[in-house]
Amino acid sequence: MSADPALPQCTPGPKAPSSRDSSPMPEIYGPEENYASLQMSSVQTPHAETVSPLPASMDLRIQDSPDSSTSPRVKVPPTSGEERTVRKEDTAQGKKQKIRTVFFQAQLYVLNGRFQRQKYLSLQQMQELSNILNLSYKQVKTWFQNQRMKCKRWQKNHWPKESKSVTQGYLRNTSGNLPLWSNQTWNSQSWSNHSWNGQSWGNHSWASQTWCPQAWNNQLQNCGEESLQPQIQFQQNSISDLESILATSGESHSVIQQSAKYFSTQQIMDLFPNYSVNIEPEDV
DNA sequence: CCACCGTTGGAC
DNA sequence: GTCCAACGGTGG
Repeated sequence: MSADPALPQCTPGPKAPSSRDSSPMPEIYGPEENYASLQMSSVQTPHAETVSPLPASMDLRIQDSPDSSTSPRVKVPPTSGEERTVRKEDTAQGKKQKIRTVFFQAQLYVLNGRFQRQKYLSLQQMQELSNILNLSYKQVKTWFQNQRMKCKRWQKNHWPKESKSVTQGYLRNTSGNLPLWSNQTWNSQSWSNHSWNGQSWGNHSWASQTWCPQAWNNQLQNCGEESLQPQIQFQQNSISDLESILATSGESHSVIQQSAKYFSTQQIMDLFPNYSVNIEPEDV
């Protein structure tokens, strides 16, 4: 039962980005030229420690190849799709340059949306998502990881110890995408799971839902946190919206088209399996 | 190989 | 000072 009392929305939100938004549109990414080129170099190590600035605009890569997933620590170049990539040239000491990528709001929106539905994505799903968002698999993976941690943390702070048996409220898993085997009782640290080599979703039980059931149902209220600010008002419409987002965020045409392509087709269903949205495969 | 988790370091 | 993507280490 239960829908739960007042489940908080995972949102600490001490700081709201408010009027910042992502702004501008980076005129990045080159046309297919780069695309192709980069595609070729799939996994290339940024030996660029001293390499030229290689504008972030240069890398438009679609990380659909398992390479990234297969590769251990793929020093994947920042890839594209981000608002800005900061490349700090580090000395040739062998120190890695830390690159901080700021995702587009649109990207965050999609990521958050997905996260709300699924805490864990399969390798393939991640790849698909990364494709659409024009991020690397690694980035998507990292984002999800960070998000999980964030939520977990938030939850820890806001949830007493009752979580001992939070069997979670249920979202609406109408589709079979969400692991319904959630029988595990979350024990404060039971999230563990392992080996799901792209297929064994086994334990990700709570993967589909956990703390912010209701809030999530609400749509993308803000479990994911900030990214789902009120700025983006379109709650749920059709693909057009998604498209818009991406466009607004400053995605390149190719990307938009790509996204549109994906979103407009069944892919969207694939990507947003349980989206309560009325997605009609016709709007394009 | 993966996820988890603490840390780092850049952006705000 | 905070936020957060990305790193690095650890354990399975």
